Amino acid sequence: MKTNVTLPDGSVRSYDGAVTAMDVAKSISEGLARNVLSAKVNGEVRDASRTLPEDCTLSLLTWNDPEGKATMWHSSAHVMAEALEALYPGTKFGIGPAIENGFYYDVDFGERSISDADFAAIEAKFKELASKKLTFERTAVSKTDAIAYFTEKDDEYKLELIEGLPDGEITFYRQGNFTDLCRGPHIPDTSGIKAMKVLSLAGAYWRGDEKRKQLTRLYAITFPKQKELDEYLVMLEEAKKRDHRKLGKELDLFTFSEKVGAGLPLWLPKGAALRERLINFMKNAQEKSGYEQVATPHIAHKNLYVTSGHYEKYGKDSFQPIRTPDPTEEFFLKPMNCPHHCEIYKSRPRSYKDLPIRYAEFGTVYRYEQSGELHGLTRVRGFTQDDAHLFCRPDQVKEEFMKVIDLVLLVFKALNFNNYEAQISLRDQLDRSKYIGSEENWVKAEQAIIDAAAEKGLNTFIEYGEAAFYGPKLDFMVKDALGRKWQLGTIQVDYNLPERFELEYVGSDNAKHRPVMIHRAPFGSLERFIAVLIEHTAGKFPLWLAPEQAIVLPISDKYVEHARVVTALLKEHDIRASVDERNEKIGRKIRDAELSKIPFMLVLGEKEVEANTVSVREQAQGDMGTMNPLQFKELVATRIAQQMAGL
RNA sequence: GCCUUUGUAGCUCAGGGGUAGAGCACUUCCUUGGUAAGGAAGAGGUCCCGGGUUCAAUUCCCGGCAAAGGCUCCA
Repeated sequence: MKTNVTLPDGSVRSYDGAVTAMDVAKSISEGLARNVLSAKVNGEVRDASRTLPEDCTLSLLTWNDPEGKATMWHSSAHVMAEALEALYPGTKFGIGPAIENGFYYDVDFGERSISDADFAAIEAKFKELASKKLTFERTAVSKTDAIAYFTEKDDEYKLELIEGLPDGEITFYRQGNFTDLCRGPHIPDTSGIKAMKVLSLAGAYWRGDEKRKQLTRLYAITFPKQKELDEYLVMLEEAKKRDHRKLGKELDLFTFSEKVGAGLPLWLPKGAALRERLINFMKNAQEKSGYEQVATPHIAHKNLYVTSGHYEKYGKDSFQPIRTPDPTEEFFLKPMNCPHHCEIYKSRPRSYKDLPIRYAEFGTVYRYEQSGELHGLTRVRGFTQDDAHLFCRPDQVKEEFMKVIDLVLLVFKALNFNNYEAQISLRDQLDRSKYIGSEENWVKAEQAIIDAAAEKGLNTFIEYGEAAFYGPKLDFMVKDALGRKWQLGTIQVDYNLPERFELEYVGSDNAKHRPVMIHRAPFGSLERFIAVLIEHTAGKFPLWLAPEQAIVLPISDKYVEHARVVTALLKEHDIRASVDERNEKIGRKIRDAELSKIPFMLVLGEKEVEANTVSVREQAQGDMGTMNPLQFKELVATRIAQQMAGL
């Protein structure tokens, strides 16, 4: 018997008899073998120690592969469980999966309560266990034996999990003194886990059900090198420093008031200026690509949402009706702009020659988010979308998508989001019953999205079953400066609303046809977008967007008058500038300007007044030397032009 | 919405059954200083809101509201 293994580079290796993925790794290099955490065999991630099928494709997974990391973290969860059992006998275990950054284990400590004071002990025990080079031993067990084992252990959680599993597919993994119900896979042994940190502790309901018992969830993370853990912890600190809620306060961008209400942000002058600038940027870009601005009221008659279907779906769970003196009448705060735009479309008959029609509106919408969900600016109850609805013919979907993609990429470029990918959400491949709209249109639209993304050279991945019931979509995910993922722009095809609102156009055949509607919002919501932007830039906004671009710092009172003249000149040239007129030393003024992240500081004293120059200092960079105010204006213009080059 | 924790000056926070403090910010005065914090004095609080216990509550208890973390949800 021979085992033929196809490696990711396409090469095929043949082995005599049965081999494991680890054997293959060893045959390639000892170094590789040391680093292998698990193996992807014919697309399925498995233990590296399992025997390979006779013919297979094989990827050896290491710390550099997301699946390799997940394997190590999942194994780490088992080791943490062993540590917990050793430290706190009688602990019962729920589930302990790997997550995006590390892993957690949901446990029931019984009467005992654990706090972050106990983390050090858990970490110490964990390291002690991991250093023993424990191996993970996989055994298949019958359902009866599995139940017997956990009945003996008195762990009702594992028993409940076993209940849901088919006999014959149950496996246990054992390392050291700990045996867990687990599908696997696991790393070969624990010697590669060199650093571990318990990150936090939280309550979590068993199986996410609030009616059931609350378990203690311990979040933790492990790394193959202490240095990597240290870097990760530094990154977490940095993320805390960049928290938009903290920076929003420090930079005077926005605030909240209990009197106004939870989830209803108040924009301060600097934050409002930021919003305005983003809005103008988008309006400009949209005008160039054929959009028309429309405006609609903040409330609408109940009938509008009955027609759109939102009333039935969200009516009871959202803000309640607004009453009028007429007891039969009900109005609602608008949760969406699209129904209004549909009515604008319907305001007169449309010809195929009119399409596509693109209505844009920076519409503020209100949704009653659950109180526990509110979070800074990223989850609010009133927010403004850079919304637009495109009404087009089915054959125009692809081109419209391409144009919207251009708009989204323009935003990313202007704001330095250089790392992004796009998710194409299509129908469930098997179950198509939950989708509305004709098969023909779906096929056309799905293909249009795939083609448009490909033609634009987007880095995409397809998710089946992620489409909305009313149409497929394309979502943009950006990675910020700290490597965190955010979903920003979104483009969605909608067959539902045109149907419900009975939208029509007259075709060249003189017959009535139904248009396709596309929802799109490059920013998504301004609130959320600004939150992401604050965290991405750490409050140091691109020059074109900065609420204040320059601050003039007179060395002493004697030069304040001259500083005002210079500032007025800069303002005339559309530079946002002000004077620090405080009776403070220059060092202090510079420090405060640095902390407010104003891009340029213009120091001005006796020498500058005489020569009619300013001494320019760039935020976080330092002294740039002297120049006259007009040269400074050019510097700003050049910098902005560089940023916007090619847009 | 659910669980846990928190709520004291504009901000960050200390304190504690007997009417409240620090640092920064603010005001005034001194200082006129050349690239990340000059000095002094002063002003500033419904201790989140409502109820209860108590001779006395900002402090203890209960209920609300808000925030943080997590769970669930998200047009």
